[in-house]
Amino acid sequence: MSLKHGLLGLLSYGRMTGYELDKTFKDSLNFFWQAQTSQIYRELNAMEKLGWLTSEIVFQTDKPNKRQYSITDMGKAELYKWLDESSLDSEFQIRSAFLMKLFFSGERNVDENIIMLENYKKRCMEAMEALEGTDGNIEDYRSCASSNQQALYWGLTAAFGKSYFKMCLDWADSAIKLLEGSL
Amino acid sequence: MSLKHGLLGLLSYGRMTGYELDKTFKDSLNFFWQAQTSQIYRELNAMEKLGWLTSEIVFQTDKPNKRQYSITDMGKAELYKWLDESSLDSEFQIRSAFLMKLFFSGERNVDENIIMLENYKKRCMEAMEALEGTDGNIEDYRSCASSNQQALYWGLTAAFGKSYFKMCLDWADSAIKLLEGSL
DNA sequence: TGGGTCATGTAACCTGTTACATGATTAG
DNA sequence: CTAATCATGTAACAGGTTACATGACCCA
Repeated sequence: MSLKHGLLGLLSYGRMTGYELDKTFKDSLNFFWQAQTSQIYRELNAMEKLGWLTSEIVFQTDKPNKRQYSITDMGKAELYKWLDESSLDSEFQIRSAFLMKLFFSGERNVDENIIMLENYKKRCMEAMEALEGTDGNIEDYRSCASSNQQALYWGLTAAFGKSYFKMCLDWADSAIKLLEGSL
Repeated sequence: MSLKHGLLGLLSYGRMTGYELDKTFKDSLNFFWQAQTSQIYRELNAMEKLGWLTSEIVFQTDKPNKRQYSITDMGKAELYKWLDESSLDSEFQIRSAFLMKLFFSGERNVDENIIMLENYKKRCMEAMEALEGTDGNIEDYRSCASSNQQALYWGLTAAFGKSYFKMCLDWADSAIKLLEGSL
């Protein structure tokens, strides 16, 4: 149940609308968790029913009205409970459709598999660049005195991402060499 | 839709029962894809309805009867179609509840976070050992002449796993150092 | 006048998780 | 006698994906 907790976490920094949460989510948490806009609205609804959030409508004249969510004490308690829980196995597991495909690629000819790995490298490089693009955001955020601590942990997750994609690139290089050698 | 394709892939090596698929899955694909036993039985059912598999009951006297699944031509076509499809974004993405927790750990005190990271390291080491345990399986498999190709790709995924957990350990070490420095 | 941003959702469907149920045989 | 292995599932629920729907305002 991490999407709910991710949203709670963001709302613990301050009240936001679904639209703002969606954007913030995609700007910061997206590389390690993905959520559809529609899913975010659904979860906000569910969490309000659980009493973790309250909402009120903000009227605007130049733009559409919006619904602003605030975390409740119950919501904060739930967030801290989740943070303190010792993690489950499932929180450490990888799921990779790419590796699944590779696993069964013995049937295909080696050239195609090399192309697939080249494509994989390209994606990893793009992901790495996207992560480097958020470095600026983290720095801006850090300069806010109250957010110094948060920025530290944000930075740690970004560092993870960079090491991860670097590792993927190195692995793909050695995999390509191995396959080329098997020709 | 990777579980279906993973099962198709295993069945392309030969007919198997749900029980055998479950075990084979957990011995080989498990580090990059997890599936509950109940889910495997459900998917087998669904795939038979789709015409990708057929099944027949094998009667046994000393053990319970069992239902053996075979891949059909339609199933093979579906498997190859999936292998040839250029991969979607979703096949490259990470999802990590652990990183989500870390992201929001600025609220907690640093000691607790260091403990969390130590625990993370322990899990990574266990996962790495589990992967090294499958090396033997891969070798046994490779010696089967017809499986030489498959073993190569299985080996590549295992190599990914080892690099991954190694990277996680190194990252966690540097994260711990950073946090200790911030005390 | 066409595309981007702001803004919020519903419905249907697919996939994954958890809990439960059953029962025979075999090895220690 | 007790635990493991063999063997197959159902039901309910939670979470994720895809497609669709609406409409105003602003900038080029």
